[in-house]
Amino acid sequence: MTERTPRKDAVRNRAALLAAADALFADGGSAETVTMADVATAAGVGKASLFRAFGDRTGLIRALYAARLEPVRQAVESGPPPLGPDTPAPERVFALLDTLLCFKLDNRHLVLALEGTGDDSPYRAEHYGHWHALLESTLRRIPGLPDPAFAAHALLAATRADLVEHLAGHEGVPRETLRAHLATFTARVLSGPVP
Amino acid sequence: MTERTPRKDAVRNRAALLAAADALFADGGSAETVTMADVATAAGVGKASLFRAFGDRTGLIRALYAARLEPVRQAVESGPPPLGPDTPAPERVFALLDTLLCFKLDNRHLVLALEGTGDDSPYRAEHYGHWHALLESTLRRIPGLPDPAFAAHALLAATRADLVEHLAGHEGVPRETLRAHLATFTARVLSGPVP
DNA sequence: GAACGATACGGACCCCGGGTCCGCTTCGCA
DNA sequence: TGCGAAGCGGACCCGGGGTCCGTATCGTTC
Repeated sequence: MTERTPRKDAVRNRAALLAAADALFADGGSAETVTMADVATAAGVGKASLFRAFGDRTGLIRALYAARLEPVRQAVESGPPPLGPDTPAPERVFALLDTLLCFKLDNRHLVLALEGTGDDSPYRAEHYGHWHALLESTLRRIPGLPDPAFAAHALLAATRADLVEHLAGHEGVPRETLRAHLATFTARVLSGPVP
Repeated sequence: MTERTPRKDAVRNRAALLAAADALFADGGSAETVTMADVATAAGVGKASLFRAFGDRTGLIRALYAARLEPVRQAVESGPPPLGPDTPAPERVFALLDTLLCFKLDNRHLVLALEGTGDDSPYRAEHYGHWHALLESTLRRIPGLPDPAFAAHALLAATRADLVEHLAGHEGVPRETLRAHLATFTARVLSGPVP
């Protein structure tokens, strides 16, 4: 392996940077007003250390994102129903989308920052491929549902971070209302057309 | 009025800038590699003239966008069925979404540039509000369809420019396939659940 | 615990792109 | 043909992402 145990000041700095970045993204309201120099300063660290630890801005945001997403990922991969693998297809579709919606509601600033990185479309990110593959394979188990790949894209699009932000943040739609709307919409898609 | 007839070199430059920007956005493949200085140079004009004519980058892209969208807007507002106002609700929903999809397919570079402006979410743009209001009011005429406002958002999300770009550009889904998938998906949403 | 290579630090620095300023040119009206 | 004013253009500014290199720290070895 080319692995090399990092020095302990490095891991300490990395943790401080993650914490500072998290706080700044959460506080500042809208993202993109937080600069890399801000993060480094808030963590009491030089800019170079920030870039050494995370590569670039996208790397930093991805690291934050991954840390927040980790429990969700575990619950989906090996947790109990209705999120885990041992769930009937329709219930799992609802659970997946609801979980994703709640995650985005709880981490709006982060997800917005990640999707708004600008350099590449969010569809290139590996985590999108992950969610899409999972949702598509689940949809495929539902009899009579055509084009599961497209349906997965379309349903995921309904939970896009900026749409969620617009509805919850700007229009003030309450959390439970939003969840109910998404569930109702999903139900429409899952149940076939009237004969 | 505070209107003042602009000098003719001004209108000539404005046209040259629009043409140059259009060509550059179309050629360059991916957006964001086109800089404002590029546009000015390609039009044989100074940077200041570019900013004087359009205010800022977003203004330029919006001007291009509005020009391209104008015929579509007219067809929707006062054209014949199935796009115009004299269309039964379900058919019009299909026509609206299909038109929007085709528009985004034909103007991928532009719409990507507009949505990727980064400074504000695409949901703040006035044209989004326009499309949403129209689609929502049409959906409202369909009996038994709950949450027309949310459904309108979700259906519009399925035609997001970066999703379209991902499917058509990156995954190579043919145009007609994409249109068919969107229509099928829409049909699922419009028709009620099986009793 | 002293010495030394490797690893990490940090802030000065570079680059690039959006946006502005100001001396000069051109228009268009009389 | 002359003279304001509208318009021009490129040099300039600024802010933010990303890098360089001399210096400090780690941790391992004797």
